[in-house]
Amino acid sequence: MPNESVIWERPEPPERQAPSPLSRERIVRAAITLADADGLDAVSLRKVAAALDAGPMRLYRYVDTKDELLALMADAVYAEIPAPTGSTAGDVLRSIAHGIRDAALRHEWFADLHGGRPQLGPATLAHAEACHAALHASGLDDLDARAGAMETLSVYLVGAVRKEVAERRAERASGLDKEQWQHTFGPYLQRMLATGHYPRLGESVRGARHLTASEVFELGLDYLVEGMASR
Amino acid sequence: MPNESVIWERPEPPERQAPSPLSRERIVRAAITLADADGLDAVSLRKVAAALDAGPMRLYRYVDTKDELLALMADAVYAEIPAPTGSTAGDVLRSIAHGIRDAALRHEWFADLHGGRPQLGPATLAHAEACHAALHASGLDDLDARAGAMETLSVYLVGAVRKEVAERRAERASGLDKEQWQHTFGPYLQRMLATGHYPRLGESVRGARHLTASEVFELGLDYLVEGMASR
DNA sequence: TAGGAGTCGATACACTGTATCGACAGAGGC
DNA sequence: GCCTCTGTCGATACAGTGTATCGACTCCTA
Repeated sequence: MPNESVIWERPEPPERQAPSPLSRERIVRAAITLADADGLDAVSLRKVAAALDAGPMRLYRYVDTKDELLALMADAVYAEIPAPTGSTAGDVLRSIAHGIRDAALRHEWFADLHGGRPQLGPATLAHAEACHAALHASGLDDLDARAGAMETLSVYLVGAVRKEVAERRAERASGLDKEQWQHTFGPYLQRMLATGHYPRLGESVRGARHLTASEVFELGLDYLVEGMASR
Repeated sequence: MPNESVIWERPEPPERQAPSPLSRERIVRAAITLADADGLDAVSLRKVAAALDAGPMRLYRYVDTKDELLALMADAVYAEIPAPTGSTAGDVLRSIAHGIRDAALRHEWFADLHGGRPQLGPATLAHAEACHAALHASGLDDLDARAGAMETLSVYLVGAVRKEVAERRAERASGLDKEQWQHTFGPYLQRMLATGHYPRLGESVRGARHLTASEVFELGLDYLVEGMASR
């Protein structure tokens, strides 16, 4: 029983549909569009494929695994980052930091990928090369010092980007349900502090100037750069 | 037609089974056991419930959402961290850092949660209190300086823990498929460097002493602490 | 023109988080 | 003591996921 209908009712097969032409680049672009709009959770192979007018399995010709797609997305973010500038090593380091930060704020999902698995994509390598070159040109030519500076800065950036994005998301979420946030968590914290179990913490929350994520970003960057300089 | 079989065949209903008693603590412990063994992906409500001899929906009496369960798990990690010690502010900061690092290496999945969403659980608050108290006792009593130090350190730690765990995972993965790793990525990197497109990077990879993740951790921590001290 | 090889992607599977709602236990009125 | 009502609980079901499989189809070769 090869078919459940008679030929008169059965539609003609689609003429080997000139299929929407695919490419890794197109796929990654579609995935990034989805992620920018609705976060990394909105990136499913099915949705990406649908955005490209294709079936899910079609993507597997271009990518072996969803993780590979995510790796391509992360690499594409590195491709957006301009080469760092600056004449002193400190300026170069700050420029690197801001390049990554700006990219991550354009693509918040990047924070979820960043530092997760070691990435070796071409754009990532090119970015690393540009950083090393700029540091070299700034006079930081001891190889060990340069590597140490890059490594520690990159570690710091993983955390900084993650925290700043987390704060933005919390803010935005509380913008949507501002009422819910303010009626639940704000008072919750106040109540916890009011118990008196957290005197030093409370003192700090109430007394210290509240730092935004971007102020913390700069402050930590300053500490790091100054710490490196003091060697 | 209340039943599709006659009474003789129909099994007796289970006697309102004295159900395995549950509690948030028990649930969180089961989830942590799963996560420690097989990573965060292995934590599904079904598996946690099964480990407790219950149906999935039973957990929803104790937790509204899977995210809440993850938040409880993260808070439980903070509960394990001993209060920081040290007489100078620098020593206290290092002690805080190592406390978090050690906990994260015991529970690698913590790196995936850490810094993701702002956590306000009781153990997290208690940990923060202990940190502030220790810093206060060490003489760092300017509130703004203390808050700045805590914030920037905590940002650094998010990245440091994430990177170190990522390296461990990569190592372990390559330990299992060491052959695969060495035959794929190692040579891949060599080939990329051999193209000559990444001269400064290659110079660094070949010439600089290779730092392990834990060395990077200490180095960045030193930079940070020294940078703070130089204010 | 017939046959064989290789590609492609629809179907299917095992699994996820969680909404729904029927079945049940216990309380309260007669 | 029985019967209804009420509120709780968790099995079932749903909509979604990533991806293995394998039949159908195209295209190349003879």
